[in-house]
Amino acid sequence: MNPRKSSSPSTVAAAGTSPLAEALARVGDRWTLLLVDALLEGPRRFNDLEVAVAGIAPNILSQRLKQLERDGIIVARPYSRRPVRLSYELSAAGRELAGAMRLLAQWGARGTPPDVPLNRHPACGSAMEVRWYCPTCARTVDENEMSELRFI
Amino acid sequence: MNPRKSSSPSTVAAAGTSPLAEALARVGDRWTLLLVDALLEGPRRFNDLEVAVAGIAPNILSQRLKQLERDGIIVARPYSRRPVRLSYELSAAGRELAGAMRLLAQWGARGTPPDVPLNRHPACGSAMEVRWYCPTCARTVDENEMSELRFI
DNA sequence: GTGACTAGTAACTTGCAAGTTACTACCAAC
DNA sequence: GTTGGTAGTAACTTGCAAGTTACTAGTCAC
Repeated sequence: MNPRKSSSPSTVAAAGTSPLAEALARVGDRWTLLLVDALLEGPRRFNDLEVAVAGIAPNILSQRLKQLERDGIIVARPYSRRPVRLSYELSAAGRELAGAMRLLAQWGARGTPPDVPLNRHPACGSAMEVRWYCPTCARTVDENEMSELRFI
Repeated sequence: MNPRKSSSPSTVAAAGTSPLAEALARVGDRWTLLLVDALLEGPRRFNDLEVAVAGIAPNILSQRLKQLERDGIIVARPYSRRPVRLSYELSAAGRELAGAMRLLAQWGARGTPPDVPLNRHPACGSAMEVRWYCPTCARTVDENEMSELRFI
């Protein structure tokens, strides 16, 4: 006798709830971020993406590309008309995802054998890391400095 | 007659492929990041989480918590034995996800009314961004500086 | 005109993640 | 001893995201 009020039927974990939920609703599925990751390296054609994102089905790829375009995350530009052929690249909004993806990838690589593609500083060769940066103060900001006012 | 060699059956977009895919395999589902987000605010009990992550079913919550614990992302510590009652909190690995989630949330909030929690620099109040940082040179490194040798 | 290549689209199917609902176990208070 | 709260577990169901497979459309090369 504790029937636990059922959450509003089919409340998608999405809109309105929080910015995070919002973001996840847009790019939180199985393929989207991998796709964006592949596009980070530059414009790609359909077949390139089929290869770069190993395992994705062509209909799903097509679907995702359309959806990403609707969401303004990528732009499709024709590299040939007559047969219309599109090449896909990130929009500014898409490129803004790069930071989050870098952090996520860095987290995913954490603790694993270090032969993952570390990002090295061309000038000196050492492995780089990701830091918060304040454009106004023109300096990096470390976690403890931030944690003081986590909320509000 | 172009039967397009079928990708290896049920290749999960996961392990090995890339650090990003790795990360997504761990936390890339519908609920996990929302859960981690809720735990960012401190230890939480089962019911707290049921409320904080609106819409999650109790069995799913239970499942995710177990899985996150197996993955070392959270730790469950008893706050009462006899009835064993657990409270869940992030491990170090879990806390390392915070950065990525903040950025993701920031991205999700992009373009929407600015009353969303941007990550601000406590000292000066301006919104922060993420940059590559070279620990050896002790400075940030911008994209164009890196792009020269994007591909080896 | 036929074969090959690229870039998709579309029908049909399937598995599993998630939702729903109900139940238990343990304790405390009254 | 019954009511109620907390913390789950479990059976059963369902929808949809994704997989599979096959097809088309347009062009080029020969």
